[in-house]
Amino acid sequence: MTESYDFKNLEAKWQSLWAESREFEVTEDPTKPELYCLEMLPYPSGGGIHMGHVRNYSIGDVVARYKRMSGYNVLHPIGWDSLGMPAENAAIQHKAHPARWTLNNIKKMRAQLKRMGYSYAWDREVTTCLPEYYKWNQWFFLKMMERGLVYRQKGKVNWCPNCQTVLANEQAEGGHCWRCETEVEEREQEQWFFKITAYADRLLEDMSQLVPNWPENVLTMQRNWIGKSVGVRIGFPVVDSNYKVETFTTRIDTIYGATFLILSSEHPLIGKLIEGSPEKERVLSFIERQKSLSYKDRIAAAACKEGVFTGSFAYNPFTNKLIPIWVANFVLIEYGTGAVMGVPAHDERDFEFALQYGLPIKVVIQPPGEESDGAQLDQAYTGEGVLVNSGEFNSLPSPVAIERMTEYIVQQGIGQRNVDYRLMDWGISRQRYWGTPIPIVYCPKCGTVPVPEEELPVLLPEIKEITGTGGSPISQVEEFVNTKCPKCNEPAWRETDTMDTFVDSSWYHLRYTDAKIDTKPLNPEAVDYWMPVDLYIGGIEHAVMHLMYFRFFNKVLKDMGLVKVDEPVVHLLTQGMVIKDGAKMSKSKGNVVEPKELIERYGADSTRLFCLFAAPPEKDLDWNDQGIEGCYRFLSRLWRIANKYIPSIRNLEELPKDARLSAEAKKLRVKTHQTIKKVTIDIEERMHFNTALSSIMELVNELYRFDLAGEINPDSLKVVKETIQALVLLLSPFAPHLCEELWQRMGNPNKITFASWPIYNAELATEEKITVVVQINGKLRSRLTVDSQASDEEIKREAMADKKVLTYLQGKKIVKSIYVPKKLINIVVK
RNA sequence: GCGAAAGUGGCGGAAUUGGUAGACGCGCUGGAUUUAGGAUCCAGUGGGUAAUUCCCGUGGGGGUUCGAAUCCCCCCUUUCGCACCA
Repeated sequence: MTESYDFKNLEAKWQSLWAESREFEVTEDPTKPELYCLEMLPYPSGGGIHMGHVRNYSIGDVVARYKRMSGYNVLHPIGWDSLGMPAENAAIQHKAHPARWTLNNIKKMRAQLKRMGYSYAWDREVTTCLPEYYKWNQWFFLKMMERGLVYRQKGKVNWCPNCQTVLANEQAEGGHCWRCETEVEEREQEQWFFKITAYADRLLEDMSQLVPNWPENVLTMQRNWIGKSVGVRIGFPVVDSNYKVETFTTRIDTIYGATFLILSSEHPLIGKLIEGSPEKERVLSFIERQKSLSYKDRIAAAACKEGVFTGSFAYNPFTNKLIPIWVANFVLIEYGTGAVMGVPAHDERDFEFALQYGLPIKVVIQPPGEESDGAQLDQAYTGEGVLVNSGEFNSLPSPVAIERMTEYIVQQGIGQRNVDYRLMDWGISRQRYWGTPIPIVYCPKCGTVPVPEEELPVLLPEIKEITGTGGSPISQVEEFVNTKCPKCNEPAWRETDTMDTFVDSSWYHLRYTDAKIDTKPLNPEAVDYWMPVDLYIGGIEHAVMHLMYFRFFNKVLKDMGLVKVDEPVVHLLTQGMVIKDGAKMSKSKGNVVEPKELIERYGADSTRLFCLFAAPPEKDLDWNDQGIEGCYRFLSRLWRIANKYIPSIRNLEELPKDARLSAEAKKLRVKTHQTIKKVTIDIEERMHFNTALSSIMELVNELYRFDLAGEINPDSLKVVKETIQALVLLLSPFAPHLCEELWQRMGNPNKITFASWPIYNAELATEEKITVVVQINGKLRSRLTVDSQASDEEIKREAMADKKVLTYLQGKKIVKSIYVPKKLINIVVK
């Protein structure tokens, strides 16, 4: 009777041994190649770790363990992104103390991660909600301020007039307050900003360093997010006034086709334009309607283009003709100048708008080799072409016209060259409790005064009750608000906004390199040793915002001399979502799978395995409950056959490379070496763990087939040993507990953590026979089994002599044949 | 709406560079073992067909090619992001 696979005891045993030996702690060792494997740190929510975490961290752990076995000094840290709204919401909803709630969750989740057997350097844990961490957020804020990268300006917030408080977008979904259903208003409020736009060009240009190690789709999204556009600013003089409507365009070559102007509903000029106009009331009510929508809803509503005429006209500075000025919902104040010239013939949105309101459409660009006019246009032509109806610029191709017209504008002083970005500065102010206090004091005499460095941290005050109403919670704590001006020592008050939590996650990876240093935020030697991060793994949902802020911080820190690298991350892996029954797991849908239950039932190794086996990392993972059972079965299968052979193979010597073997044993040996090759490539080059695992499964199946043949002689047993050894080593990054146990039972005195990754022998991985397929007119008609050493001529000769092939060739004429060496022959016949 | 992806058997997926579609796993079917059930081991399993036969087949439609899941065009569906969720 063989011993059953008792994952519970086995996993507990190895977890405590790893903890005891501080197995995964590392020091900066200049004699070893270093590798920094980083996963996005979790938010310690009340629900504990979820499948998304398990997937993320299982992927990272495979890489960390694999690299350790490949001789790298591996930094693999974890921490807690522990400031943020959920803690505050818990406090509002069930009066949980945010600090206690958060620290409890951390405790729970730490135990869960340990129970998964992840190989973290636990001595480097970072907890962002502790003053020892957020103190340095404040320090960075001050340093950025010194560098002119911080400013205060009015910014929009969602405001609930009933709760008298600012709402997050998710609390204002559908335009109603999450607590009281009151309609949400948009309000302007003074906010702190980081000047990320000052780095727009560098963020854009340095992306070239990220190719090809960042996914192309992430780079594209970032590029589009920055949205650099090169064009001109040009003013349209308003009739009977001194005002000009400033517009920005990248397609100045289309200006002769500008038959109207469109302003955003928040454009400052509107008031003046409609003064005394019969359209005034209609415009005002349109603006009111726009105001009542949140930013997100407004964007959604802009799908249906809507607008009103202001009653005013402007001159088109090129045609000198009068064109009407409109206000419309699809022009945003945030972008460009908040006003655009409407060129319906050559812009889709303008075209749609013009059709809807019967505005003139004038063709000024002709597609190469085509003629078109407004009458027969059924859609806008947005490409480049040759100019027509454009006065002295006629017959110029677009790019030339753009340059000439730009020169003309500059000469005439009616506009300038301009580069515009879609990227906006990073608003970091939050009117919330559970965040980093912004280190600023307002003094009636001295104005806005930064808190001196020596006075950091500005501690988040204790607070009795968070109500979620009445403005920023810490503004109600008098002892906090009332202070003395650091400059003149007179009474002053503190800033009560806290920071966006994206600040915390912008530099935590640097803190991991020395999480204990308390005299400064970072230890330069440690940073230089470990940075850049070699592999960063996290959800695709962070493709733009987090990863943009993360890159921005790195660049600022580089300019401060704190980091040497241009880019923080060499290789990025974005994992897909964990889906069940076709939908994202969520409590409201009731399709949540709890990792806790899986671990209890199947163990950590099986749980890890399924997450890695079910899909490649970048794709969404569709959860199904039976899948994990298959992984559990597979581990049990390996457990049984390994234990069956271990007593008879543990003391065997290594099998020489050129040993003469039976056909069966040879087959197993070839498969073993092929598997080592395949798994190594899959991890190292493709990070496709699902196919790595499937080939490991194939090798186990092969071993069972061999076992069934019942061949027992010393050399065959040595092959079995080679196979089992390879299996245990190859699988150990995926299922570390089971493999540690088998490794030990095979008589290895040291843990598998630092065992050497197996190396395949190319000669032994080569099969003796290969299959070449024969196609007739692209259809598969026959397969040839030939010696792998056979020459191309031999293979071709054999194909032409093949019985099945001959029947297809009868009465036909061979037109040509295509030969793909050692793979395929396609004979084209007529 | 804008930006970015994905779609292959009953299911998750494989096919790495345009060259054997469906590896591996789940499920299902049959067999062995067992007092029985479970577990285990072996075999089969895209659809159609009497067939190891031929035909069809990678969301739908069109195209390029000797050859397309893979490249191009159009359409449909799903997912992610859109700046205060993290």
